[in-house]
Amino acid sequence: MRRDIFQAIADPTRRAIITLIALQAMTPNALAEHFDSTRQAVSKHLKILTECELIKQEQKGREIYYKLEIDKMKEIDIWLEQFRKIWESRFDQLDNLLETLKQIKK
Amino acid sequence: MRRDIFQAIADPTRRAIITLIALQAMTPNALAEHFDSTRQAVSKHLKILTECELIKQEQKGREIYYKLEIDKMKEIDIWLEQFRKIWESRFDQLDNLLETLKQIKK
DNA sequence: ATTTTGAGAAACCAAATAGTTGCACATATA
DNA sequence: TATATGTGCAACTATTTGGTTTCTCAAAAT
Repeated sequence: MRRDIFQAIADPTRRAIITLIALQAMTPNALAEHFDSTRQAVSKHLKILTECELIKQEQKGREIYYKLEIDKMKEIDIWLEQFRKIWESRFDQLDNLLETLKQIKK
Repeated sequence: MRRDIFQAIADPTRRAIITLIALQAMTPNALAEHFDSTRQAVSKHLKILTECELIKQEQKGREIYYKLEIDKMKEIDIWLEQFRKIWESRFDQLDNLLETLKQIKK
């Protein structure tokens, strides 16, 4: 079973969960209130997110608070880095072009 | 059928395709040589990537070159923005802490 | 002590996914 | 013209996914 961060964020419900708990740790029941599906379905998503270490549990009595492991999100950023280089260089090229046009106008 | 950029990059083969054509436009046959699966399987991935406008076709005779639409990749960056804010503020906090410790030492 | 509440696990199901093979069609090449 | 090549599409298959319902268990509340 593939279980990486890219597969984890592929599902819109899981992305919403991530956004919600980024603001504050939440219990499965509290999370489920934000969605149409059952608490068990949310629990499954939480399991997947836990398996790729995007979130961590924090037991408080019989409640379990899930919190985001923000550092794990950086992995996406790292993968994006190679493309950011490309679009930034394109931007530089555009910048140079504009600069050249300005020179010509003078 | 869900068809967004997050679902597109969930598959490791598709991520590899994206990385390959980021460097230079390629034909399905040329791409398929980099993978274990058939040309048709690669073609299916290209279809999915095309459907969410991550790549564009360029017909050259009977060959079709696929090239990356780098701007579309920025959508991931935009989504990441909200979390980048968090990890950067955490970094600032750590920075402040280190600064405070330095002051105490003096 | 009994009942309610919060949560995970198992069994099941429909739909989506990623792959295959076989086919059709257009464009080069002999 | 006949053949080879590059490609997309359709049909089929096994596996994965996302959801459900039911069950169990532990902690809180009555």
